[in-house]
Order: sequence, then structure tokens, then C-alpha cells
Amino acid sequence: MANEKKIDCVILGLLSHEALTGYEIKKRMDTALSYFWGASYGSIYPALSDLVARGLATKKEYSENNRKKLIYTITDDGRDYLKNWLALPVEKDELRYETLLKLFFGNEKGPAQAMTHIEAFEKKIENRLPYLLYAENILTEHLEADPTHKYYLLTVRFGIKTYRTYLEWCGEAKALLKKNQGNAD
Amino acid sequence: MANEKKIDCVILGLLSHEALTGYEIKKRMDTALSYFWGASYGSIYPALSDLVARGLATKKEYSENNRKKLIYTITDDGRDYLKNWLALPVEKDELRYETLLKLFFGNEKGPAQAMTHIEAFEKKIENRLPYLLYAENILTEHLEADPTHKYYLLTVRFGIKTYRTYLEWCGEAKALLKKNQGNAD
DNA sequence: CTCCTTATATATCAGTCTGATATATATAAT
DNA sequence: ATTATATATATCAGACTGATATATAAGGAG
Repeated sequence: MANEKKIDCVILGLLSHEALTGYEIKKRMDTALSYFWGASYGSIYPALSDLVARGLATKKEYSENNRKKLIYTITDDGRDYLKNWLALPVEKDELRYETLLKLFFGNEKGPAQAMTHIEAFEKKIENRLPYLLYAENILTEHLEADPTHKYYLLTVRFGIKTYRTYLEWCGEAKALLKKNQGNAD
Repeated sequence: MANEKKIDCVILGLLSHEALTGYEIKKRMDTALSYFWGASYGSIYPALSDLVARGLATKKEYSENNRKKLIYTITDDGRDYLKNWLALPVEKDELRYETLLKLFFGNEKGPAQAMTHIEAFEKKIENRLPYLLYAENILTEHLEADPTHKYYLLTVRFGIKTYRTYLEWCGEAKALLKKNQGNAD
């Protein structure tokens, strides 16, 4: 029962909330989960077929205005599989920030180049923060409507707190680079 | 000149500081870079051979007490390649936190299970933070000794700030779960 | 009322990377 | 002596990304 593929678990998790198409699963990944998890179509569609083959989900073809859709529903076995995975200890929390990587090797190109990367990072975070704040408002208002909202809210608050810290760090990092730009080297 | 493989860039970055063996490169990944980047032997060794084949690094066999080592040195072309990559805009900053993923689907197993994951996360961060604080002290003391230290310090400060925010969030998240544990559901 | 763009929807694949495994020697501890 | 840990290199199955392909629907511009 070991070696649970993460893609299977995320999909089953999303299907535990509601029946979805592969396309809708991808949309959830790119919105609600985007700042702590990601997945591509190249993993989603094969995983869905596999989940059906293993009896963890079922597939139904729907037609909406002549438009065919493959809607996937979690089975009882699928829910058991999900619950089993949820109870296992976390294997890996991983951050992979190219910005920090380029900054780490910043001496090769100097402070001006490093500054550019920090400013780009700052802008990206500033642009994303409003979406998280908006999500926090909506979720806080309708907290009682759905028991899953409480857990969603916890992850949103994580995003808000870390993003604000990132912005603080950007300010400090820029100050340090400016301070050392005049003297030394 | 597009499509720079990240593994090539990290290795060249580390080699820009000093000549290293594949084993030493892996050690750097697991210490100095570990909280914002990672790589496995399965990518490091093939990448090193490839860098030599492309003239971006050179390989020399050393013998220390009958013990053979393959030491890699960056070439001028390698340094140019690194500089070119450093000037390109960042493509992706990615967080992949299984803890948040399990928390997001926390309703399936309930608040007690979610609490367990948060506490495990908290402990992991608490254990790692001292290493970052130690690194900050050393780097601050010897800031003038090496121009690369300044950039290293910036990434360490990022780690310290975000880790402290994580711990704050853990406290708030646990409080929210406890508060809602009595009523509702 | 046609053209263009964007959204919906599924699918595949080359290239990349991880995690595991294998092999071998050196050093330190018990 | 033996066991464990550190040094050191290498390979590979399996997993995942990013790109690409295909096709329909809907909305807006001219």
C-alpha cells in the first residue's frame, strides 16, 4: 500500500469534493492549489484513466450542447485510498525558487542584476496577493456553508502570511544590495 | 541559446565558486541550497559528463591516499553560459508542500489528523531554523572575506524570515482547528 | 456574418528529474 | 575484528513537465 503517486492523491482529493472532468481538475490546480501544488495535463489524463482501471474512480460521458465531457467520480475504494494516504506522514515539502538560485550566484553578474530579479519577484508576489486576500474574504464569509472551507482557508492564510514575508524580505534585500553597492568590490 | 537545463546552471554556478567533485556538488545542494533547490545524483553525474562534452567544464582525475576523485572545473565558455542564464528572467518559482496538500483535503479525516500534520511540519521547521541562524552568524561575521557571501546571506535571510512565518502560521492554524473542534460539523 | 480570439476539452510524447539501487574504498567507533 | 558512517561514482525504472496536436463552442470586433 506504499508508494502512493502524488498525482493520484491530488486528483482523488479533488474528486472527494465533487465529480470533475480532467479540464476542471487542471483549473483547480491552477487556482486553489497553485501556490502550493501543481500538475500538468500530461500527468492528469493518464492518471485519470489509471484510477478508473484500478477502481478508485468511475468515468461517465456527458453531453452538454453536443459537447462531450468525461466526468470522473470517486468510488468508495478511492475514498479509502485517499484516507489512507492522508493519514501517512508527509514525505516532502519542497521549495524550488529559481529567483533564490540566481540570487545565490549573484556575484557573477553583480548587484544590479540581482536587484532586477528581486524586483521581478516582488512584482509577481504583489500581483498574486490580492487573489489570496479575495479568497480569504469569501471563505471567511461562507465558512459554515461547507466543512471543506475551513481547510481551504488554512492554506490561503499560509499563502497570505508567506507572501507578506516575501515582500518584507524584498525590501530588506534591496536595501542591503544598495548599501553595499557604493563601497567594497 | 534557449532552454537552459536548470541542473547545468546550478552545477556551473557552484563550479564558478570553486572546482568540485560530483559528490561535493551534491553536498552543497543538501546544505547551502537545500531550502530553495535540490538535485539528485541521477541528474548531477550525467550533467557533469555532458558539461565536459560541451566544453563548459573540464574533468581531472585526482588521487588522494589511493582514493580516486573526479574534480570538475568551470571553463570560460562555462562562465559565459552561466552569466547568460543569470541575466535571463526567472521562469518559475515553485512551492510543493505536501503538508498543505494534505491539509487542503483535511476534511476527509478531520481536525485531529490535520493537527498531526501541522505539528510535524512545525517540528521540522523548528529543527532546521538553528542551522539557518548559525549560517547567518558565520556569514555576517565574514561578509568581507568573500564577495559571494553577500548573496548567500540574502538567501539565508529569506529562509529565516519564511521559517519564522511558518511557525507563526502553525500556531494560528492549530488555534483555528482547536476552536472549531468543539462546535459545528 | 465572417474573422479572430479565448475558453472548453482530451490526448500524447520527448526530454528531464527523482528515488532507489549497486559498487567500492576509507575512516571512525565499539 | 566488526560495524557503521562518510566518501565517491554510476545507472535506471518510473514519474512529471512543457510542448504540441486536435476539435468544438462562445464571444467580440469590424
